[in-house]
Amino acid sequence: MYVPLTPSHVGADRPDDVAAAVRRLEHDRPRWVWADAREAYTPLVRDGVRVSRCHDLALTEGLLLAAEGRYGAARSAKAAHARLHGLPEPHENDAGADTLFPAEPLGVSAIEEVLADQLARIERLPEPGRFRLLVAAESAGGLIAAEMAEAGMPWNRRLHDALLTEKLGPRPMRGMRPVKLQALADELAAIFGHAINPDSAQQVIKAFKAAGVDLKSTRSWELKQIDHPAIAPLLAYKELARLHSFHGWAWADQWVRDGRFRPEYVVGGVVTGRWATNGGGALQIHKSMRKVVVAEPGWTLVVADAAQLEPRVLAAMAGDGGLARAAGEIDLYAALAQSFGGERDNAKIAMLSAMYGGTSGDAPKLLAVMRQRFPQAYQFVEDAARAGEEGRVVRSWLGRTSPPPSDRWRSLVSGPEGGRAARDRGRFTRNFVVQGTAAEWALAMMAVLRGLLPEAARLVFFQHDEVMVHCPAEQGGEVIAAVGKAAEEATRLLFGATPVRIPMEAVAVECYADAK
DNA sequence: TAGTTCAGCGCC
DNA sequence: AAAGGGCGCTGAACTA
Repeated sequence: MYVPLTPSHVGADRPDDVAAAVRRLEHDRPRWVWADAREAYTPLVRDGVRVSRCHDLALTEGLLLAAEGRYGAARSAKAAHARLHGLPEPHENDAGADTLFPAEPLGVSAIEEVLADQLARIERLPEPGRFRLLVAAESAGGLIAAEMAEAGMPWNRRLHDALLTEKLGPRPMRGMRPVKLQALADELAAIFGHAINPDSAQQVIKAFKAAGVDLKSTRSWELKQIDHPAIAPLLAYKELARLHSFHGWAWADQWVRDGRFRPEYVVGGVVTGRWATNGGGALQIHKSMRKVVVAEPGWTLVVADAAQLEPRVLAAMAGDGGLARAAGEIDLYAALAQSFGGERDNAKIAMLSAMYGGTSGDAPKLLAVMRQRFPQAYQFVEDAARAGEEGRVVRSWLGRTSPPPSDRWRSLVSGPEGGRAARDRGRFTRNFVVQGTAAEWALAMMAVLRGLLPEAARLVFFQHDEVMVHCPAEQGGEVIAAVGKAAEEATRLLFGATPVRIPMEAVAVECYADAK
């Protein structure tokens, strides 16, 4: 049962009454329909309302447009509505226009029209059943992102400050270098005989040149090849500078409030379906920061990640019997080792090279083994690569469609460097089918998990194939069991009966750093 | 001066 | 140990 969520439709006279009305109607577990979760659901979440499922018109429109080969069109529900009526599409992200003429939210009838259109368009796709699952999972992602933004990941600012102070020295005045960074800069100045800005690649390269060392870049792996007294302090500087600018005091001032890190997640923000963030850098938090993520007293953090998700997904998608049997084991690479001369590492290189298009080192030799031993899995990614090289689009398992080639690519590919451009796109589409399906599995898993969690437990973090739940300590075991069930159910939802297992490794810890 | 691109590096 | 693809974010460098 689809129910548009607008104040008038739920019988609320004032915006404040919406929460109560939704809470009451949620008893029948409708599928709420809204234009955009951030607009419609975030205020409800703030009022403590949770709904079990929804259909997100904007997220669905994005999936549909891509599947229909209309990649560039605007994805908002409002744009979809305008297209239905042959009207010019409103400009998205046009904040100025909204300031002059405050945007009118879509009414019930408009929501119903766009919904009906979307449901009809889904039926016209090659695999409507799978796509419906994709739409449900993506929409659930919208719910989860809104709820995680509200809950936030525990972030102990006192420990964070202590960590920064230990590594950088006390918090400096705005715009100043922390003392330990300055000391390293001074050390470099003494070695080179003049001050340089170690953040400037140009100045660093020039200084080394004067000292008789030719550098192509200041990448740390290149610096590490060189024997020179300035290398060690420069590498130390680069590492600390990144800590300071990326995860420093200013970052915490902006993103941590009330002991919670609240980044802004963007569901489906990556073309493959992975999430992105819009500020906060939640998906690039340095591992050393995990020690400041600590459960509330009496609470615990359940940290779970899907081990070897991508090769397992490939095994299931390709229907490769041999690979699927190996993917029924806890350590997939170990199970493959005997096919690769008894070397687990070789099995891993072969799988990664197949999924990502690797060609260096032993990859060609190991790929030849893979082609012979696991022909269906090999062919599956080869087909995806070929499609990309030929300028076609590819689809994930549930039907997320890759972007079409750009005009720039089309002209490039017929030029002198065309082979290179074709191969690059082939690597992208090769990876798209695997990464995209892995992202779908993760969404489905989270959607199921969300429904299994005890009342007080909160999803607080998600990073591609890893989730974190903050819950009362005594519920840790229950949440770990829920994670296991969610993983099994997600695998069944996507792939039905398959020997492939996608286990989640879950632990209950007081501190994130203790999870691995 | 303000906006855009680049180099570099973190995460998966 | 790393290879590969996907990102976001920073300060520097460049452009208008």
